[in-house]
Amino acid sequence: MIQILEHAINEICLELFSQRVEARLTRTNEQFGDYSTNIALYLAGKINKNSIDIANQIVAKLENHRLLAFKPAVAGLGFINLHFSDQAIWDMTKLTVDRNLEDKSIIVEYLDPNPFKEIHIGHAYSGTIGDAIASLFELRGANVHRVTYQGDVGLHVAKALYGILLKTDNDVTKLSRISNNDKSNFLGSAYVLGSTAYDNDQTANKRIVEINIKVYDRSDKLQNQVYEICKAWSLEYFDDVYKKLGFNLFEKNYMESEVAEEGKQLVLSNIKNGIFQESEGAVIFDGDKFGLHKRVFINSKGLPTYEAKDLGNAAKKWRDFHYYKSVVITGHEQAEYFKVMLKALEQFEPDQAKSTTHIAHGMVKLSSGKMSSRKGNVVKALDVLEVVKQSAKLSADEDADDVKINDVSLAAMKYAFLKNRIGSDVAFDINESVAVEGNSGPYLQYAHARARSILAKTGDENVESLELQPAERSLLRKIGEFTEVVNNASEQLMPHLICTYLYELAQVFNRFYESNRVIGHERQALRKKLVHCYADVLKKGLQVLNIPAPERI
RNA sequence: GCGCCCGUAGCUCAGUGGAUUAGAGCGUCUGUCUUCGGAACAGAAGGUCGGGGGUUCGAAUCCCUCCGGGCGUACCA
Repeated sequence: MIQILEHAINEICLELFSQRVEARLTRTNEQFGDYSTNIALYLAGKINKNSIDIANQIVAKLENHRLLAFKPAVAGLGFINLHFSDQAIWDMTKLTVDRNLEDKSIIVEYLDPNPFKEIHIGHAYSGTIGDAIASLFELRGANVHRVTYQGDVGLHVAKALYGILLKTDNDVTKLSRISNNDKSNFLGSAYVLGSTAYDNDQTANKRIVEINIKVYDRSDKLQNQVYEICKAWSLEYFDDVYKKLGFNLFEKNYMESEVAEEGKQLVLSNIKNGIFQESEGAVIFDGDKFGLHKRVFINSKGLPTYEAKDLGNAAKKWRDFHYYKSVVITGHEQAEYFKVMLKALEQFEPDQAKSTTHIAHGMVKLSSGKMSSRKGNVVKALDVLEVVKQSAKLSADEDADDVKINDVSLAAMKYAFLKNRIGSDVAFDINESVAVEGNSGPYLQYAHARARSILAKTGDENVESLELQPAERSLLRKIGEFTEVVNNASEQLMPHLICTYLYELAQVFNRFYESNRVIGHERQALRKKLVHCYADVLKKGLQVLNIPAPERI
């Protein structure tokens, strides 16, 4: 509908002023109309004429367009405002999201935990936005593959193994005495032990480097046993965390150990042609040539670094999915690294590199009470969820069961992550996030449940006239924005746009509801239809964000 | 030093070329209501949009410069 009108305006501009333009109709303040365009102001500069005259000429041509019940109007310096008919406003609620990615294969990689280490609050953040971005692609018809990439080889593993071997006195059987609940804590503390020793103790440092070599070549039987047992613990623990956080399942878990060798070979085979160079015993990519940094791809011990492994990972993903687009979501500390890696990839696999997008997000900063992050203190995702749950219990009804508490807690946490634009750091304040008022996940859940309960009071009814009163029209106008918002959010990969919209929508509804009776009013049938549209949009919106939207709370 | 990101109300953030008056939540203050689930609604106070310069009919938004913060800057991921 909007595109038709934009096209019509473009045609008019071509006819009247011989100017090829791309007019954009944007939502405007309700006092001015439904949509507006600044095309006349733009043209005024181009053809040196008065913008109001231009606007008037365009409007004269546009006036009889079949979609408009009211006259388009010229306002201010030459804005053209369009007022739609009630029918057009109703029609807008039936629009569907552009499925312009129909059947396209899109691979989304996020969360990327490291076996032998904990899943901390930053992983929960990455997981939440990754899951939402994947859902946005799905809504547009894409064939989405959610994957995660796990660092099961490398120095951090060696550090953890050093700690484990020390804690168990090199006795594998001692591992079997550790209870299920203690496993992740045990691994976490072993890693801290190894990591500290690596930095402060030269003997330990040498030993860890040796362990790392054996992680790759698997030449040590005892070490292999410990590795397999503890890696399996880690993977079980990860699955448990994903489930508790309500994430969609990963279709595939890529392992660094599976791609390390291929990555290394890719680098080695591209030395002769000059893409990679040997330098000080290592193999590097000279990013300086492209305004980036030099980075080591194979270290002087002959082991592939994260860089080389990621090249192998890219190759494997390409083979597995022949993706149309590959999206990788990580913290922004890897932004520069990613540019170098992609530039290197572009030298020998330009198609892969060009269809890969890196999204960099900020860090999570906890800012209240006991959970505030201290230096070197890893804040575990499940611990945060637990605190949120305790807090949610306090503000819930006495009869609220665990399922409801869980739904509310997940909504609180995920919404707090999603409502900000991706990129800068996120201040996560537990008290604020679990607050039942204001711009929060629970507020939206409540708004949804409340609307459903209104609808449940009476049966279905036929609506005789769709003519709208002003307050009804305002509400329906807002409901009709949904599709547009989702299109924008998915094109720009910005889930926060949906959060902002849903919150505004709920506010508009609450204002309407405060002064307009639904049940028992003479316009009950029509108003119930409005409530129904509203509740459906809230539900769809929350679903895209992977936030539960229960019928009752 | 160089590169990337950021700086908007006391706090946390939207707004990234357009609308007389820059928006929202929290917090503070004042109201509404014998509730269609009040987790609501109405209102007030609170801003040199980090500073300065430029481009434009129009700048929080684009460009330059300075200040402040974060991240990165070869064998971690």
